[in-house]
Amino acid sequence: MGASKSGSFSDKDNEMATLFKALSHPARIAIVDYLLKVDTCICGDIVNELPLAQPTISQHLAALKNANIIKGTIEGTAICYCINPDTIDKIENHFGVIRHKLKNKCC
Amino acid sequence: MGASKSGSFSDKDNEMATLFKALSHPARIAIVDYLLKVDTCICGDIVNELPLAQPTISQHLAALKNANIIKGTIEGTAICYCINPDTIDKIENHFGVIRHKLKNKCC
DNA sequence: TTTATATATCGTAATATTGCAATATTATAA
DNA sequence: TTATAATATTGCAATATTACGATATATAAA
Repeated sequence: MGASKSGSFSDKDNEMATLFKALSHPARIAIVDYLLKVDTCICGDIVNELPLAQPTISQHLAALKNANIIKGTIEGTAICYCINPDTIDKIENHFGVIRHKLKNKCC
Repeated sequence: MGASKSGSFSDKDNEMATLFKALSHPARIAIVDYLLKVDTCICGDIVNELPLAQPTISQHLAALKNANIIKGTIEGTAICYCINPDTIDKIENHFGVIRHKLKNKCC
């Protein structure tokens, strides 16, 4: 074998793992950073910003969109991508819970 | 080609991507959850808890340790793994910054 | 309609991850 | 020393990811 046994884990664990996988590549981190920096968020800008070819960036954008980390709306010939605050909240909340549970522990 | 062009991105982006990659598998999410749930954290327990073979879990633990998400101290024949609060803080802070930047934006 | 621009998809090669049996290592107990 | 227990490493097969050239699609402008 070799593929992930995701069927053996809880829905919650799989959901969080999927979110983190979407953020597990420096290009996708850079895309999120860039979307936060600019006001108009057009994919063409990102192609000029990152050292990757257009199809590769399109793939990374699709990965982020698929994980609901960004959402895109068609704007003429371009597509305006932006960050989905709900997903950011969900991830941040996950770590808030972890930190809270850690409060009463030590090693 | 095909491998990640991590050399082309900033240290910060690579660092965050490495952290998220360590959390991008449901087994590793489950391990972190389990370490939060129990007081004595011994690898043998995790082997009984998850539907994976011992070498596989050992690998996942190594991945988490390598990313500084957990740390282990030798305790006789066993190893006591526990969560590294500093790394949790670092990740949580990353999302805090994102949410703060999002405050003044909308799509 | 034709052309140009922006983005997506296909096909494919290179590389990385996942999982486990077998085996090695390390520390305690007898 | 010899066994036993816990964890790590090795080797390898199955699968997934990454990257990009070529091509397709879709919208806008001429």
